Amino acid sequence: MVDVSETEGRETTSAGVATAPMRPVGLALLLVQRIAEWQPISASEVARRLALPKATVHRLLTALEHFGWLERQGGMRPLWSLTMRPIAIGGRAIERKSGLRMSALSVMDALRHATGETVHLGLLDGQCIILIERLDGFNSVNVFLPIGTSWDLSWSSGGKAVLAHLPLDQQVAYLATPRYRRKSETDLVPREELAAELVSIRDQGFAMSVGVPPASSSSIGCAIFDKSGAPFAALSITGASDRLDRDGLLALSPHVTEAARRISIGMTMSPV
Amino acid sequence: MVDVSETEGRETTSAGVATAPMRPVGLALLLVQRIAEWQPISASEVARRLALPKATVHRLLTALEHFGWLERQGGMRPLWSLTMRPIAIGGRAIERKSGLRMSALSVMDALRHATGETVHLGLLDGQCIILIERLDGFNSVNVFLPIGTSWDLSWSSGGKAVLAHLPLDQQVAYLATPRYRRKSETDLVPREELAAELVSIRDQGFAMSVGVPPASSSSIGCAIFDKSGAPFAALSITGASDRLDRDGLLALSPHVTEAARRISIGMTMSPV
DNA sequence: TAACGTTGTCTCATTTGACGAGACAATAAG
DNA sequence: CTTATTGTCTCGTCAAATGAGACAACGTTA
Repeated sequence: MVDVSETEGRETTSAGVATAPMRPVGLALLLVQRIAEWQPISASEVARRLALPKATVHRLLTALEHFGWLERQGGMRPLWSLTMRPIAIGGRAIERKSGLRMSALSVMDALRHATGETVHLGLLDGQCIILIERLDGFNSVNVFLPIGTSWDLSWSSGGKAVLAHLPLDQQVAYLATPRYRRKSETDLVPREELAAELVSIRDQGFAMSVGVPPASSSSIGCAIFDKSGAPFAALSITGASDRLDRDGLLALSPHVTEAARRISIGMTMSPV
Repeated sequence: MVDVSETEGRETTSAGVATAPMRPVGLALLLVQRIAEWQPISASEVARRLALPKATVHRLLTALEHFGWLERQGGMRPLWSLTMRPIAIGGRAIERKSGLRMSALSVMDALRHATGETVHLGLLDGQCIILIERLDGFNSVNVFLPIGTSWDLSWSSGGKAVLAHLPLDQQVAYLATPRYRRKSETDLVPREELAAELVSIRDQGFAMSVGVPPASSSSIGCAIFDKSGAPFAALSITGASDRLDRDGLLALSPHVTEAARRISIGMTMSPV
């Protein structure tokens, strides 16, 4: 009996698989998740990394193939990878999840034309923010964040803006959980420093990040609020940091603030 | 015993759930898929639509909630919807699925600057093409296709370009399967007409669509080939049809053709 | 107010099917 | 050739999914 308790350093807690009920379902979902990161990968390798019996993994893989979520490439030593199904589901889900994307698009496009820079829209998800829409600016950029990218809250201006407007107990909870280091770069800011920054962000209504790797970009972001007044999304403007220094970002602050306010109002008026 | 054979008019075949092996897994995945479309929805309503026992659905829903794929909003009469997990998985999957997106981005951006219009990158998936990347043009548009959008092959210029370069047996298979009408618009083109168009597309190397609803837009697209010479993706340029008539599209054809060729070459050189 | 329909949740006896060790042939590596 | 590793399959054991039904809480209608 394997208990995949998942103490690995993931960004999203993976809610104990392999606990009593519906174990095969949990294992199948875990496989989908991991193969999304490991693909293409062989069956034995999956079994080894998850410390599961070969037979169990093989049975699950063929089942997932049969259901159209996984596919194998290569003949006798097949490598497994995801099909497009999760992507299609994710896209459709965003659409129906909240009126947010649709109601935000016009405002985002106006913001894009007013500033010429790339506009990002992210959704709060636990202690991360997930990019759900992106309108590209007019300058060539060497890095385009893909839709679905997930960032720790303190790692983007928009995330910090949301965090700063969260209820205090949630801020405390966030600061209490140990943060993971960033992919390849400088360490995280000390707790006290971040806490102080959150206070000022809350006061001025927007957050900034300058010279963030990779391909040092800078951004300024604001929180978006639902009808109950809780922050649940973020709007931000991003550009290369050699073009957008601190003063450049500050000059954009009225635009972002106003745009985020309009989206929040739109959310308040819409029927949900 | 319920056999959800799914003869409903879906665009993606849903590969018989509820056949012998791993039934709970299949049901769980089916639930995820349907709730992505129906959210927010009550448990009883799900049971009714799928013709499944209330108890079974309830058990699966709570399990999926426990695994972090579903969440309920509302207290005593909860409504169910997806979490962000499928979206995050989809985003990560695109990244690792093939070098396509990464190697295409620079070419796409160049194409965007050369033409000023929106550039789309789609991936072949069965008889559909799924949008995996989009670089926005410089004009304001009233409709932005969300990443993950799935189109029938004959419904976009890029899709037609891919279809035209597919092996003949697959083209025949495509033409043989009954097509579903489009969401709200004009009926599909007759088989013969489409077959004739495919021949000319194959000759000239690109496909066009003019005045496609919604918000009549026009596009021109080319197929992208993998190292074995099989078409597996599409590159297209899209704009409002009042700005891009047939002549305007034709003027863009050298750009798209060249860009698609470069991406194909890049795919050939990359290690996969 | 009262009767009714619907909801989410839970229990339980039945029996289906997941489990995982092991065997096997085929391939890749040394 | 030898050796390790791969994907695939079988099978006895037993854990757990199943689905009908009961139940209370809630919303609706008379």
